Order: sequence, then structure tokens, then C-alpha cells
Amino acid sequence: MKFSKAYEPDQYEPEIYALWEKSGAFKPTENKNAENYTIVMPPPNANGNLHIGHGLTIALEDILTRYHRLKGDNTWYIPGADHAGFETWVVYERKLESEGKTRFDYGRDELYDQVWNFVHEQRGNMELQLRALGASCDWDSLTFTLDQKVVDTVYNTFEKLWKQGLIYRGVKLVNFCTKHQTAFADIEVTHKDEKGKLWQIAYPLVKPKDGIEEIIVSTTRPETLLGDTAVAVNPEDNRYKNIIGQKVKLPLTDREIEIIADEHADPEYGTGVVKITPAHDPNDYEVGERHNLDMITVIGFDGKMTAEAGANYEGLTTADARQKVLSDLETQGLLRGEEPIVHSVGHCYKCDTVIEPLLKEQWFVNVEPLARDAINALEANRIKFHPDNKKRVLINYLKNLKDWNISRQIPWGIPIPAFVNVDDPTDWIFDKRVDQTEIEKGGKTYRRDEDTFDTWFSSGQWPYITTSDRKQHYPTSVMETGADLLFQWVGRMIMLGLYNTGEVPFKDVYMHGMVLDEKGQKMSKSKGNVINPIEIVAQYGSDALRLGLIASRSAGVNQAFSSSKVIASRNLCNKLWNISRLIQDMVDKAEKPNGEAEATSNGEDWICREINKTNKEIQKLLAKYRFAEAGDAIYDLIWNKYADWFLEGEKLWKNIPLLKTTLEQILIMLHPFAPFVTETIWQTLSWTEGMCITQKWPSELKFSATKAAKFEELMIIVTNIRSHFQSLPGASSYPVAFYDDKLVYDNQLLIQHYTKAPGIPEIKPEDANGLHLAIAGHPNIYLEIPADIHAKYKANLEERILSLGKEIDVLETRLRNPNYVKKAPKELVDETKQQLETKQHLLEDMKAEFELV
RNA sequence: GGGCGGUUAGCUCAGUUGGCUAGAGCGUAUCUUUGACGUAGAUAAGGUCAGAGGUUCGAAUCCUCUACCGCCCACCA
Repeated sequence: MKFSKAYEPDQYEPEIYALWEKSGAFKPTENKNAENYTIVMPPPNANGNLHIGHGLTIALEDILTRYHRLKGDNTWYIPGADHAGFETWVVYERKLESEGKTRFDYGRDELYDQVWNFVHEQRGNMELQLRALGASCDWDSLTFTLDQKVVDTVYNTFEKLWKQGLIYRGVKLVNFCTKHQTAFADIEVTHKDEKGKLWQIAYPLVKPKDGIEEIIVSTTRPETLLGDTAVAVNPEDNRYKNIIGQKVKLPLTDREIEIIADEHADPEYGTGVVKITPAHDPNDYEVGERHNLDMITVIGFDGKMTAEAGANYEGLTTADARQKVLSDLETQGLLRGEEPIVHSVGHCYKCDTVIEPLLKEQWFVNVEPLARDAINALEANRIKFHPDNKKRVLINYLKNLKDWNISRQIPWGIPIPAFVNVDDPTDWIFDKRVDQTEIEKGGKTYRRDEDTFDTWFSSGQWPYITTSDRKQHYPTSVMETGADLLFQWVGRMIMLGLYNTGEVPFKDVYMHGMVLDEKGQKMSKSKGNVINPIEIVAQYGSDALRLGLIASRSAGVNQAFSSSKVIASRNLCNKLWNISRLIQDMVDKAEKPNGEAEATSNGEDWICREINKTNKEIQKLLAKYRFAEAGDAIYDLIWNKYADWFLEGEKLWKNIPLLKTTLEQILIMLHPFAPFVTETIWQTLSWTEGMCITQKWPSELKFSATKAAKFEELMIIVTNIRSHFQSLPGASSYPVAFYDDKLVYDNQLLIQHYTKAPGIPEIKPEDANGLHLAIAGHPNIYLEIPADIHAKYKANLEERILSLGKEIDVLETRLRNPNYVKKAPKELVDETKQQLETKQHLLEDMKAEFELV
């Protein structure tokens, strides 16, 4: 390969990825003396496309992976693919719908096979996209969430929980989507504020007491009245105290229900009287349990009124039933008013259907013991969180966690291995023969439960399932995922990990925030503001996307996508490409291109020092997951130090061995962040061997601290001269005269090269004239400028004297403060003194100059 | 109702044991047809670190309060 003028990522990226993959570089090494480093990828939807959030996920995880691989750890990045139970099901059901079919046209096994085929036809896209993002994961270890080993582990866990009595079947109020015909966990329900009405309805007392003939309840859902089994008032509410225990006649029915006392009724709200419908409201359900009330189901799973609602209402939708109930009450004179209110209503997060709380028999996990262990582990700091505050948030959540409904009524998932006796609905057994709808056991016939597991029940076991072939990699090193998955995923992995293995599933948790659109809005298909990572890769390159995504981003915080950062990153790749092109050119032209890399000039010592510094900094920052700062550090090194100063100077010196070594070090250090361009360069350079991905992390370069410091002085001189050249009228360059200055004397050529001054003449002190440069430590440097320009310069000098005076005041005030001198660290005080001294000298020089001009 | 973030340059944001002159990218201004790069180089302008109070020799950073923006959880008859 040869270096073209500009780096064009799309020409190299696919080949480079193939090179890595074929070479086996993604496989974990098994070096006994090395540490194990393991990251499990949050499995993306097997048949979906990656979104920008995946871009960030992969960038962060792959930086860690590549860094630890370079450091020599046995590094294992485990990819996954998610069957995405409900998500995929929704997509498939839509497909059925478009074909004029419904799920009820098929049996469960048939549907399962259909979706399986559907997913496998679509599959592979996501995996290609992961490759485009550069994920250096071990593809042979890819685990699909329906793989046999997943199912086996999930069944073992279920059986263990079952045997220990932590699994129970219960009738509870569940969040039910009548369109998708499935229940949801509380966390999966989206609440939205909506305008509604609060109706007042009179319930007549059966036997009027103390002049009270009726009580008025407030409700937003009149249709549920048909399922009322009590009316509640607050026990402290004096208005109703003496009618507690009385009966009221439930309108539109022939039932009589009791007035009960319960804290749930808020005397401040509405009339202070609440109708209780245990079968259709979570709070009422709790009241019902406390008071042992009947639970009458008046709304069915189809979203229509049941027979129990009465012949007048049976078969109506809830909306129609509401209208009818209202008009019937109106007719009977029991409707006493309505007022508009805003209240929050639960919706299905996929189809937006209003969630009905319905009574349903489901499998539940008793989470109390699991949560307790998880809380203990968290409080004992066995897992470190980034950002730290997420840990407390999680503990808080776990403390209030309710039992976990793990049944879902969708065919696409892991079947629940439970069977019920056909003759006894309370006789459930655990059995793994889920491929049969009916089994025989002990002379009895059992029918399979048609439900599948909640996705999080299986993915909550992900870390130990995926590492089962290399058990030394469990617990994993870090779980990196989106902050939105703290409860549903991270929390469950910790609970189930501890339960099953006794160990925490990972040592660190790093949670990234959401990637918002450029205006800071949440991305969504409906808003049309979605950014496709693969398009960015095509346009700017995979490395540019990564660097751009991690730039200026800190843990746990939602941040806007910034295309300017992506462009800046693309430019960095191009810069590095051209740096390499220049060095390759120098190598090609060199007479003796080989030899020991050694710093032989101030600038070389300086760059060695800076490379070492950046090397240490990157290590320190990555250990703390401070990706953005690590990226900044390497960016600054490459662009502002290596290219602008060191390489510019090397155009004169051409220390080929050092150029080669320093370039290699930079390529390796940047490789985790920008794998493609660094590898492409590595493969293109004439002298490098092997692959960048499998190099060793650079060791320290030798340098002289004194010489490095000298170069810094030189930089100040150069910058000062350049600044004058720009600001002086006419904006041209002038000879730089000096006397009695060894640094300038030794570096005349270099100064001329950096400043483009027409000459650097050494003069005698008595010949000194022109513009005197005020540079601390270098009092004898002059710009030889014409007299008229010199005069104009005076005003500028005056300003600078004033501002320097202010700086000196600040330092003096600080030193005059006895507490500062007493309490601040000595080094700091000494440093301040030193600064003051140099500035005072400088001021004297400038004042003297001012007199002269 | 409970909790968590955020408020720093025109824009998007960094800034973690409190300590040099508060940084980056983009944008802006001026200059540069330097044979690595114009996806470039050089120089520069631009900040009462949301507001008020406190702790400290010293606060963008720690504490208290306030305002505004965003998110999460619970509840909403």
C-alpha cells in the first residue's frame, strides 16, 4: 500500500476488519501470568438495525477491549444477539396483520417456528454493522438469547427458585395490553398525563342514617362501577364516621356493598369517598386484600365488558360502556356532576393502547431475598459504579421492589417449563419437556403453560451464561450499558448473578447517557431526528464516529450528538495519516534509516517527555473510565505537540530511528480510540511488522529533563516572535537579533524555521536596537524593525506593562497573606514566589524598554 | 410527593482528593499559494463558571438556600 494524499476510510475499513478477524486477534489469549479482562456486550436485537446509542456502546466497550488487549491482558469481548421478545413480536404481528392473519390462526409452536425463521432471515445485518463500528469481539463466542445453553441455564435457575419456594403462581392485578394480549412489568408501562373527567356519582344508602341518604363518590372510570365491591372513606373523616359499616345500593346493579374505612381514601380529594373496584385498579386491589373484598371482573382480556358487568353492558368496549353507564346514571338522577382533570394514564410502550389493570394468574418471583443480597453486595461496595450516584439509586429501587411477574403471553420467547394437571388447576409441576403440549407424569396428564419468560429473566443471567466456556472470566470486568437499563437489567443481573453463583456478575458498572440529537432532543422515529451510525461511518469513517461520540461526554449524562466533533475527529485521522506519510517519505529518502531510537536534540527530548506523559495519562484516565479526557490527551499530543512542533523541527534534523519509534508509539496509543486508521497506517508503513491491534502497549522513552525544559523555553521565544510578526503593523517578518543567549545561539536555524524570520543575527550589546522582546530569562533578543513601526509599538507595550502590573499585584496580595504562606503547601508558595520574581524582572525590562522607545 | 442530573466562551460541552493565567472542538477575526496535511499552518478576540449566602489562606469544584431546564420512581378515586 502507498499513502494517498488524504485518508479515505471507506477504502480500507472493511479489509482491515477482515484482516483482524481472520488473524484470530479477537480471541482471548490464555496467558497464565496475565490478568483476565472481560466485557460482555449488551446484546443488540438480532434482527434489528443498530442506532447511534449502539455506536456509543461499542465505542466505549471496544476502547476498553483494545486497550486491555494491548496491555497484554487475556481480553475477551463477548458479542450477543437478542431475540428481543416483545420488540420482535410486535414487528412480526404487524407482518401477520398485513397478511390479513392474526396470532390466533396458529398454535404457539407454529408461531414460534415462524418467528424463528423470520428472525434468521433478517439476522446478520446487525452483526455486519457491529463490524463496521470496529467491535473487536470474539465472534465464535456470540451467544443468541435463545441458544440452548441460555435455555438450559434459565431452566435450571427457574427450577432452583421453584424448589426453594421463590417461584409462585398467583392471581394478581397485572398491566395488560388488550391489543398485544400480554402482561407487562410495571417498569414497561409508559405513563402519560392526559385530560380526563372526574365524575360525581351518588350511591344511595340502603338505610338512611342520621339524615344521610346517599354518599357521593368521585371517579374517572364510571364503567368500573359495575365491579365495585365496597365504598371507602377515611377513618378520620368526621363527615362519614358514623356511617362506616352501613350498606349502599350500587347503582345500575342489584348489589349492596359496604362502606368501609381505609387510609386509601383521601378526605381532601373530591368528596372524600372512593369506590373500590379491586379487579381493575391497583390501589383498590390492595384495599380489597386488606378488607377481604370480592373481586369482580367486569372487563375482559379483550378489553370488553364481561357477563359479570350485567346483560346491559356485556360485550361493550370500555369506552362505550362508559357512555352507557353515564347516561343510565343520568336517567336515574344519580349523576351529580363532572369536572375536567389531568391525570396520568398507563400506555403500552409499543402500541399506545391504554393499559388495563386486570386480574390474571401469572408466575411471580419472590424478589425479597434476591433483592436483599443484592443490596448487601452493593452496600459492601462489591461493585463500583460510574457514575457513582447510580448505585444509591439502584439500592433505593431494590428496597421498594415488588414481586416480579415473569410470565409473558407472547409466543416468541423461552417457554416457561411448567405444566398443569388437566384435572386440578392448582397442581403445577416443573418439567423441561416444553416441546410437548401434554405430558404424562405419575399417571396424571399435565398441560403445558403457554406463556414465555420475560426477556429480563433470561438476560438477567447473561454474564455467567456467556462466560460458561471460560469460567475464569467470571465475574466479568465491567458491565457497560445505557443508564436507562439500570433497574430492569443491571439490577436483575446482580440479583440473579448473586443467587446463582454467589458472586457479583461484574466488578464495575459504567453507564452511559443517551445520545440526543444535535438540538438536545431525544431521538425517535416519529420525530424523524434519528441519526444512523452506519451513515456516519460511510461519510466520515468509523474512527471519526467513535472519537466524535466519546468527545466531551461524561458518564451517565445525556448529551447531544455533535457532528462538529465527528468532523474534528475525521480531521485528526487525516492529520495522522499525513504525519505518517511525511515520516514514510523521510524514511524512504534516508541514507541510514535504521538504528537505535535516541533523543539527540532539545525538541526530541521534549517530545519523548510529552509522549511518556500522555501515555501515563491515558492509562490513568481509562482506569477511571474517563474516555473523553483520554481522547483529548491523545488528540493534543498528536496535533498540537507532535505535528506542530516536533515534526516541524524534524524537517531539519530527520532523526529517522526516533521518528519511527515515536510514530509507532502514537499509533498504538491511539489504536483503542481509532482502530481503523492506526491499523491502516501500520499496514502501510514500510518497516512495521505484524498488526497494530496485537502490539504491546508502549514502554517509556528515555529523555533528558533539562533539554526538554530548554525546548519549552524555545517555544516561548518562538511564540513571542510569531505574535509580534502578526501584531506589528504591516504584518511582515523581521530579523531576530540577539547577544549573549546560548539557547538562541544554539538554535538559530530552528528559530528561523519556526518563525520564518529572514535571519537570526548575533550582535554586539552596543548595537542592540529595534524592538526589545520581553521574555523572561532571555533579555537580549530584539526584532530589527524600522523606526516608524517601532513608534507605533509603544502604545501596545504600555498596555502590556499595565496588565503585567495587575498580575504582579495578584501574586503579591497572595504572598502578603500570612495564612496562605503558613497553610498552603510549600511547593505552591515557592512557586508563587518564583513567579513573582520572574514577572518583576520582566516588568523592569519592559519599563526600561518603554523609556528607550 | 420522593429522588437524580444539568445551568461554564457565540454553539456543543470537558473540567473527581478545593491550588498556576478556567480548557477543547466548532464558529469568528487577521495573516500564510512553507514540496505531510487548506480535512492545513500562524496569531488573536471571546468567560461576573445561573443567583444569593457560607466554610477556607484559596471555591467552577465543598455546604445551605433560590431560580430555571431535563430525567427517573411513586401516586393521581
